[in-house]
Amino acid sequence: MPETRPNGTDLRRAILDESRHLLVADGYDNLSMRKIARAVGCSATSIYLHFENKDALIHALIYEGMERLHEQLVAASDEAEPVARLNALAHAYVRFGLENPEYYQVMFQLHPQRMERYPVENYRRARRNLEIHAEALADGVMAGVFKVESADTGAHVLWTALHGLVSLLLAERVDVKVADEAFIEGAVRHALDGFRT
Amino acid sequence: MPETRPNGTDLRRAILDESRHLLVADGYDNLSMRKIARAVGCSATSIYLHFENKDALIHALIYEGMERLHEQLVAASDEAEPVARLNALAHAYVRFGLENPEYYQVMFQLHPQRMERYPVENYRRARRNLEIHAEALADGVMAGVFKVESADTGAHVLWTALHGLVSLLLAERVDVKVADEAFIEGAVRHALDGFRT
Amino acid sequence: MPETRPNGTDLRRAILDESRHLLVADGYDNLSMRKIARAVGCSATSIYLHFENKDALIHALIYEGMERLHEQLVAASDEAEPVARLNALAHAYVRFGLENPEYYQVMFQLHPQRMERYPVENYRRARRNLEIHAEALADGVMAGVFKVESADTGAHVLWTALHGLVSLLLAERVDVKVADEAFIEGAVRHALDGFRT
Amino acid sequence: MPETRPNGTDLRRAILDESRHLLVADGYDNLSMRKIARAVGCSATSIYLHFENKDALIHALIYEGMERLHEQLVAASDEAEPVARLNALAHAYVRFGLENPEYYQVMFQLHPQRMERYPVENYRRARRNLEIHAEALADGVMAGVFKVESADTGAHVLWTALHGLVSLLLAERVDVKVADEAFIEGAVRHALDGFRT
DNA sequence: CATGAATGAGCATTCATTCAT
DNA sequence: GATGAATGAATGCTCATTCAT
Repeated sequence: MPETRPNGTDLRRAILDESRHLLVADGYDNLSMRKIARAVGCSATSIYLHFENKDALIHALIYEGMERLHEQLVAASDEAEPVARLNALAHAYVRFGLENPEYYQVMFQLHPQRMERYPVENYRRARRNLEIHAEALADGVMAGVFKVESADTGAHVLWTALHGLVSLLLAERVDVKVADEAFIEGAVRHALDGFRT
Repeated sequence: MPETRPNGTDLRRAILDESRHLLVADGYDNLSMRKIARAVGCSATSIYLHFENKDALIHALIYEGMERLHEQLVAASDEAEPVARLNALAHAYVRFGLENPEYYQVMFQLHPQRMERYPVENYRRARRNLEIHAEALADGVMAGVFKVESADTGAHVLWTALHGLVSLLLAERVDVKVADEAFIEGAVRHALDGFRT
Repeated sequence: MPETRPNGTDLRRAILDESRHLLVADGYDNLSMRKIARAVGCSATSIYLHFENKDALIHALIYEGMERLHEQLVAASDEAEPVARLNALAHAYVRFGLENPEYYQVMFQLHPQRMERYPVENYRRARRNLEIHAEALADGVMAGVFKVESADTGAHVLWTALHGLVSLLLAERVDVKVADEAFIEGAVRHALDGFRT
Repeated sequence: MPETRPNGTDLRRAILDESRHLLVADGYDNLSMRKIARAVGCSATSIYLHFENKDALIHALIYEGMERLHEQLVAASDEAEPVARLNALAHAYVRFGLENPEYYQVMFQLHPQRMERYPVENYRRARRNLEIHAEALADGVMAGVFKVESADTGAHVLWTALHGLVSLLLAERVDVKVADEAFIEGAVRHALDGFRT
């Protein structure tokens, strides 16, 4: 019985996992219910027992992605000192994006019209990740090392910079004569410097 | 005689225009030759008289977008003073993105795998737009008002920040309790401040 | 419940049958998945549930044809005496071709470029049918009634003659003032006489 | 002016020539009006000035093929002695088929239903080629070296054998362990031996 | 004599989804 | 829970042909 899926294993779990793998391997546009089913080893119909439709599956994937990102951000924010913490957070965000390119696409690059039915819960998860940055900023303001109008706005501003960095790197649009590592380092520093007092 | 289009109107022009509109309405993945044809009021086959294939059509769109952006950047760079000039350029870039979401999407948010046949001319056009920013940075360095490792790298760093800003705004992911105008103003300033001496 | 086909009928069977009929009615080049679907009374998509693609459908047809031909050749080769046996085989081959023009076309008149993915199993089936003739020839050589360089080569030579006969008859290119039956009889005898000692 | 087609050159001629070349290069199924036009350097529409439709063009091609074959048969029949002459004719026929595979296909392997409008003149040309063989047979009968029921029927019988040989060779269906040359030699001799007294 | 523009019909194939079992 | 069979709609693209000029 370990032949296919181990008996009693959560099929929903398996579907999500395989979807993620296929996403990374083939990209969002090549993710089809049939392919997922084939990879999981169940029928396409069975997927519908666990997810209302493809959108719902994608949303679940996004949810998971947000969770993962959250975990990595939390892991990166053990530093007490606000400057070091924000720096760690920023790098963790960028690293997550570069290491999970297709995830990143689904989470942040899918277009709004597709997201009509985007579930509230996902919005919440997304905000939570922003708030981690906002907290670091706020702490820094209190400690006198950062200066921002509002922590929330500041977090968004930081996000736009980091998101732009990840997006262009993933799209292979950056062909600067500088090693990727160094470029990332520089861009992140640039994004953070603006907050320093 | 053509049904809808006035006699003698350039069909190629109409195709490009409708494609652009459909792009923002339905998203890239939902852009099909048939839908374009329907919108234009011609047969799907006719599109192939003006564009070798779908890719070529997209590339033409990108080309046009790059041209337009270029025009607006040039128009914005009449300022002599480097700081003011770079500021004007950054705002022009963001304005272009927000005012031409259709163009922006195909120009900067399409994925590299789709770009296999991406024509060299378009690469050149894209670089040209970066170089305008690089020049302003270089001028600023000479004038002692900017400090960057390299003008080219600096231009890329700036681009990532601006691109992130445009992308998230277009995706309606920024729900900060701040007027868009003010938010944009703040984010651009943030992006530029990092270069100041 | 299916409209036309009786409930429980094998759709795969129906597809193969209709394909065969359409083949002789419209020719190979005009055989399309849609036409087959229309003839069968199912959707084009359904065909893909039973055959991976058009090629696979054609190969299945060829496989069946080879099987049928084999059966008829076996049935015709019960004669012990080699001359009579080879004569029976030749006539069986010709009869098969004339009675199953649809099969014959795909089996022997398709072009090699189309056969790129020709499955090995079909090659085997084709050879098996040649070997039946080769055996009769070999037996005749042993019995001293036939004379051939090699049984295999002889079988191929015989095949070319019979294939030419069937092909031209099916193409209605033979307009000799002789009854078909008599013409066939003569042509087959002519093909066999060359082997006699 | 020798740039494109030399001024004053028969466009009809050029179309036929290019069609023939494309036929040989790409095969019948890939022969399209547009491709011919591109190869000739004229518009697709222009072809219709010289040929009613694609069928008519094909028929003209067949006509030319029959002429060519005729020329080669005539050239091969200068031998006075009937046996040698028929042998030369048979080899000339086979050679023509093998050297002009796509021509051969169009001339002899196109299916009858496509030939509904097959022009009478082409039938005549086809018959003329058969008659050359019939004459050799008749001469041989008079000379006492051949024995046939009727020269016409005999020519057809010979044709079926030769056509089968060419067809299977072109389809690469003959994988006998014998050099092609030798196989052909053997098959032709086999086809002719049946007529010897 | 020649053409550019245009078209409707057709192609193989893939997709998300449904439904009876 | 799970499935096999089925489907309508859609995709990019090619074709032979027509028509106004």
